[in-house]
Amino acid sequence: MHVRRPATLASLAAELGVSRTTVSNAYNRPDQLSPELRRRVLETARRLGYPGPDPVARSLRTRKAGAVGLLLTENLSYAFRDPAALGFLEGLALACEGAGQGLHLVPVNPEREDVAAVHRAGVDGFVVYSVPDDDPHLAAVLSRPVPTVVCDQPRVEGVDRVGIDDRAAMGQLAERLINLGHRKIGVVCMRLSRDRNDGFASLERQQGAHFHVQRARLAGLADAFGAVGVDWSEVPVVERFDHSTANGASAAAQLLDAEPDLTAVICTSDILALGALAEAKRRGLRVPQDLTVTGFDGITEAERAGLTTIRQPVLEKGRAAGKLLLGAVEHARPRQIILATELVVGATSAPPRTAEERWFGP
Amino acid sequence: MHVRRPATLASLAAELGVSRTTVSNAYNRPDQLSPELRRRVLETARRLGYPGPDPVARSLRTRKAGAVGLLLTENLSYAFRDPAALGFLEGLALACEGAGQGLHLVPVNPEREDVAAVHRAGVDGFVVYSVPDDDPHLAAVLSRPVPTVVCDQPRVEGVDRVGIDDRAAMGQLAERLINLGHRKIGVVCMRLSRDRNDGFASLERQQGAHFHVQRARLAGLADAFGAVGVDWSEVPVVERFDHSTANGASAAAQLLDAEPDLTAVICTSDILALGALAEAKRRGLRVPQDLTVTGFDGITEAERAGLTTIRQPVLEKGRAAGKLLLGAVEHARPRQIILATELVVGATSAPPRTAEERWFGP
DNA sequence: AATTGGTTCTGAAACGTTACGGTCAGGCAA
DNA sequence: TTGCCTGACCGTAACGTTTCAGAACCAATT
Repeated sequence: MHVRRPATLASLAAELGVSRTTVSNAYNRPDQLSPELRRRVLETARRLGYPGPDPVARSLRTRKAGAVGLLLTENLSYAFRDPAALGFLEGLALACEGAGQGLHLVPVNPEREDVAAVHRAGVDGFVVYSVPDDDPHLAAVLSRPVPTVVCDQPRVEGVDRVGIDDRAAMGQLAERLINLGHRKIGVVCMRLSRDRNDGFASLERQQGAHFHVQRARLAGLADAFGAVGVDWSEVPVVERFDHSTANGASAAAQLLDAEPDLTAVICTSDILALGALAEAKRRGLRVPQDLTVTGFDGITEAERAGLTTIRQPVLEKGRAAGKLLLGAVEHARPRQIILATELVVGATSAPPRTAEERWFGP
Repeated sequence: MHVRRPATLASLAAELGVSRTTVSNAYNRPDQLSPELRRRVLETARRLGYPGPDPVARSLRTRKAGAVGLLLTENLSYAFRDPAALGFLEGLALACEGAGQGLHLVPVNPEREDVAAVHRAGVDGFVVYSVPDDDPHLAAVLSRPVPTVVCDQPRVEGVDRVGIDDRAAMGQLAERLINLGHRKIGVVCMRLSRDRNDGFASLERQQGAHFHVQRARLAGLADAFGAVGVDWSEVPVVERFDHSTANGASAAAQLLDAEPDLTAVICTSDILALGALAEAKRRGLRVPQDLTVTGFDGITEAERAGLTTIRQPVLEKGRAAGKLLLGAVEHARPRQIILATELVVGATSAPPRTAEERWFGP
């Protein structure tokens, strides 16, 4: 028994005594050949076990892969657990689905700096979501001659971008707390750079942060509190590498241990804030009477908890990125879409207690 | 100014006066040429703006796409919201990442029966997750000459498979309720087939269900309750097309409206069960004193709610599917991996109240 | 001087498809 | 008859890469 080589367009054509073009047309342009011949072609295909035109060969010829690459860099458990990332993913997937494009998740080994996967991905474009500015994968993506959209990233010369105004949004939240009377605040933020630092983040580290979003949110706080005379360099900022409520709790604990007289803990994400709430509860601190806690993102769980936060349209962000990439948006290039955010005042913020109240109760 | 055609391996080779092979080697087999020449190649590449070997052409030649296709059929918002699907996705993504393979989400428009996307996907294999037996996309996948793994699907001749024993697991849960004394039960299940039916599901519809998992779970219940003399055809089963807590609540409501003397509502998923719990609360029914509610899956939210349920290793399922596809599992083909489940007895199940208790209180 | 072995590089042949510009026969109107 | 159109099909040339068997060269060994 001989090893049957898999059938190809050419072998089918040979078998039928027609040209390759005709067989190709049978699949791609039914109007270009007689129904009778087409029927014969398809039947012979079935008989020979020809599975239809090879997608890769077609892609090579047509210069279209039919898929969008998504670069996440982050640990995947992060992407699939973090509600904000998930919302983005869903929005992007919806946009792709609507355009009949696949979504190709680029495998990134967070340990090794192996950029090969980026070069190996047969895609028509890339979406890069929230990777550090100095990520070599980002550089690899930019080196490829396909359109790219970055999201929750700083501007890159000549590259389309989707995002929110993190700095202004956080500034708005800060202003709210300032108007309530808060001056002694502590901050919990997500990882600032690729190297792990679970603990206080120096001013230098904050400003040199490689994660644009975190840097911008901290800057927004510095803007607002600086404007009312709070020396930002005195404001304790605790950083956590892994994004989880448990880490939010431990960071809040670290903050409160170091400075027990804080009146507010501002977190750069809702997940962290939910952890901070848990920690406050554990310590018997009433929220908001004894401690104000705020978040960022506006995820469902936060809403349920009544968290004061900034709501951002995560799904819309994903969808916008997809539309931008797939050309559904007409505009001069490079294009930029900055989506609106909204301050959600929940039940976790209130004026700080006066010193008197502190000692003698409300 | 002439339109510069993008540089290729060949044009680079010509520019340098070397063979294409050498340029190829510069990228893929650095040890096959002198460091000096390699340096020159890479530098010239930079100068000419050559972005490195084209992934599609490489795939054509090597017959490797470096990606795994994932067929979900379902509305994507489902996949990204349902915790069980998400766990599967994460496990699969982890397996792919570990093997340096991309994960290609095949775009499926649930409205149209457009199978083209399956044929257009340049992938080395497919994972098919929980699609109806008669889904044309599944047929399209099977027609392609690449390895395939189905998950939460019925056996397909000659195709690898990953899953759990839904029938036995549900039977185990049912037995538990039976031992507690429950005989008057109602069931809430997910969509049984591709056509929408929000309401009671006839016996015929149950048995003809195109979603294997749902069919198996109902069969498990029928097994166990039939064995103790409960006439399954009398057991009300309410079906909901969209998988959400809201639908779980409305289905439970429909059930309780029709048969107020039910002592237990068995749901085929935790999401539905959480909805049923909410509905019970809304009606002032105490759980478990007045009503037993059970779920299936063992998602985090269920655990938090103390739900009695079946825990299944969703992440492991995804990982197993990936490993099977990527050849990390040695075994005769077709292979099958049936993962273990665990009955989790929570606080939502208890013996039914006797008729006396019903009238006079506990 | 001949042999061996290694490194470095090359030429040609795939990989399987689609785009493009045809040809060719037949029908139809002037 | 001529000219023109249309439907049906075809031949060739890419698309950009990797693979494989070897050639050319040089140094070291016999």
